[in-house]
Amino acid sequence: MNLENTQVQMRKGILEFCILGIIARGEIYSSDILEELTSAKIMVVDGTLYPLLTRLKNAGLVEYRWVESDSGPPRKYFTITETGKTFLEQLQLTWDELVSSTQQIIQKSKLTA
Amino acid sequence: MNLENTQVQMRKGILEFCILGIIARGEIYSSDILEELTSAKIMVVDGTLYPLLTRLKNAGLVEYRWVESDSGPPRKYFTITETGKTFLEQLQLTWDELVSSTQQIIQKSKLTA
DNA sequence: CCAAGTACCTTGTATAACAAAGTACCTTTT
DNA sequence: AAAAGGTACTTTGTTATACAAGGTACTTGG
Repeated sequence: MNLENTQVQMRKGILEFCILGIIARGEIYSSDILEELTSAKIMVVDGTLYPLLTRLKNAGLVEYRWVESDSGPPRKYFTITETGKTFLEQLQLTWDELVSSTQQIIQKSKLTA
Repeated sequence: MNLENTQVQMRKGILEFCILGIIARGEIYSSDILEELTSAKIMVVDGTLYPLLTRLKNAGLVEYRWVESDSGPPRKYFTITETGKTFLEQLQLTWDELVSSTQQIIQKSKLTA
């Protein structure tokens, strides 16, 4: 049990939430999703992202269409479905509760300056 | 991929953080830890808690001593170590960053009333 | 035609939580 | 003191996810 591993574990499980959230903002393809996640300091490799997107698609939470690219192979552009929106809302509730729970448990003695 | 499973996945990885946080507040034993978690709406079964406590102990983050009980078998009372305190502080930082990241990604359009 | 770059996909491994069953100890009841 | 019940702790098998690493396929440029 080292810190890095625990940090990885912490991140697990919110990826689905974050990625669904990103797609909910508008049509987007994998590389740009990766960029969004990276800029939010949530590191993911493509070998993680692609299977996750496939899962979301198979669950009917997102859809995609092929779009030709000016510089390279075609891309899968994803959009969220109505089912996906409902799902995301519930994930948001779960997440908020979880954040609230940890705040309840972890009593912060320091005030933010 | 159903909601319940995703919710379970979300909770994974923060258990260690929460449990270490609970122990950091003072000496406590398993059943009372379970109660604390339950009251914070973080459901865990004992089959999950005990191995986790063993992991924390083997990592030197917590210690325990046996304490006789008035009504039943002896209990393992846990306390946090100095190493554990340092570890917890870093987990807190990671968690805060994660919460901040999700807020950055998930744009809440609704104002809290 | 071949090299390089981009996009997507697959396989094997590690970790953690859960369900369910089990062991051991202590108290109460008979 | 033997049986029954409750509490505390433990173990085993299953499932799910992320990662590392490697692979396939398409496009462009030399």
